[in-house]
Amino acid sequence: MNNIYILVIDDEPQIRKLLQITLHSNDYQVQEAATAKEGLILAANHPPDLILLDLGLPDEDGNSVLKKLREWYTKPVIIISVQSNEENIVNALDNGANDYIVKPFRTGELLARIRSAIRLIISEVDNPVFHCNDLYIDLSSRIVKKNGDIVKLTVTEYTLLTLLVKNEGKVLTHHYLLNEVWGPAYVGQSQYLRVYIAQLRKKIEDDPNRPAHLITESGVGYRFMAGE
Amino acid sequence: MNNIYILVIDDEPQIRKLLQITLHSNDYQVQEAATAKEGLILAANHPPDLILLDLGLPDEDGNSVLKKLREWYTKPVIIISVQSNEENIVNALDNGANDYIVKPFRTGELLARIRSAIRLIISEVDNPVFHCNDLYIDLSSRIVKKNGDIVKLTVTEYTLLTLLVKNEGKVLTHHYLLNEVWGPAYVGQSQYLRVYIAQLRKKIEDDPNRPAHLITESGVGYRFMAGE
DNA sequence: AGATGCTTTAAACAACTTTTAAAAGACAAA
DNA sequence: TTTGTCTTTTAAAAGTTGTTTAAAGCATCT
Repeated sequence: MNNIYILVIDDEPQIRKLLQITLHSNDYQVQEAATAKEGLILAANHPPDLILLDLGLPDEDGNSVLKKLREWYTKPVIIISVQSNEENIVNALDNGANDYIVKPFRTGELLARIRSAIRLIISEVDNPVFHCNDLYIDLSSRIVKKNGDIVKLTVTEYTLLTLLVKNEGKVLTHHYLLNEVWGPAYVGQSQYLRVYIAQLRKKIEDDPNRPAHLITESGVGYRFMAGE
Repeated sequence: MNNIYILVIDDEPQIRKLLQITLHSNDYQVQEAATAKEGLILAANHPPDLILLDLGLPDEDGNSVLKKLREWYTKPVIIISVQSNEENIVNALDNGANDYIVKPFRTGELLARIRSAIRLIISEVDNPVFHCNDLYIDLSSRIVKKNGDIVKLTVTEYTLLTLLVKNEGKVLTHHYLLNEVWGPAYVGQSQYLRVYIAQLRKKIEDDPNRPAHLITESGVGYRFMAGE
């Protein structure tokens, strides 16, 4: 599950069913709306990462829905419509649609166009920030803070720490860590790990002698714990 | 003239002519390339705001051209191709294309899709003024003040500073900065960066020896910090 | 041509990071 | 308790990257 949430606004139950199944099996979270009204409410309540909008809704013109969405909604909107005439396509795109797909559509192409649209906002979608009591790690800005103060880490220290944090709670073996951080040629050199774990503890642990986050699993590897 | 520059890479002279006339009459600046090689060189020399790329070039596979472009080029690429089978479309989109239009295309739709793609890069320029304790930067009128006094910056210095300021807090890698400021041919030349960072520090830091804004991330790049 | 301002190149030095080695601590098994 | 294994910590050497300065190279304007 990649945590990307797509809202489908379409009045045809078969299309909704098809999209629901297709999108869900591609690890998107999906919500459905059968009318413009319902769609606008759902979008406002829990803004999706992408909207698939049918232009032929029973209660309101699709371009009008699009304009209302664009008053506040900035993420991608892909139009799905039976209308294939140029005027409709140009109108929808100029009203703020990111793409326009004609029904019946090929699901592979639809999925590819969704991926393409999502690439645009990917930095906002997975804003990978880790937070616990005393530690704050922003993976996209490359910032590590301890009790509010920025901690300076070298490239190796940062790589090692983020690997452990991304697998919070799991034990990562010496073998795995050495391979990921230093490369396959170093998988016997556990002393590198020990030196760097010691350095990290000095920088991010309140009491480096009794580490709360960077836990040793003797004979196996290390584990990152968020703490209570 | 809206100053938006589009590069057309297509081997068919009639298509190039058609695009040239259509785009030019819609106030875009246009440059043409008939081969992949020529296109890649033109793109690198003067990065366009958008690229229209034909997949059926005589000297190189279109997807290969696309991949090479995407190693450094971040603005929209729209594919124009006679191939309408799903596999081609999915491949191109997954290789980083923003849109895929099948030949023969309707010019009105093409223009609308170009406008839609360009909206993506226009919206990035919406934060025209940056302000903190001692620094004032007006990105739209190109004015930088330090403690109220206007600082004179050269074009390169200004480009570098604004890039960093627009991404305040984030680490920008050497690779990224060199590519954006000097172009893809310079991505190994870190000494340029060092010289220019030193110059900027002399101009905007209170104490250039202990920089408060332009922070070095050793082995990675530089970061602009607003300060408290 | 000369003056001016900006960019590029080169080089010396400084700062920082990684590697290596070694001493000492912790812990479990005999 | 002793022994051996694994771990922690420190610190110096080796290596890498960053800073700064200044001069050479370019382009532009007068």
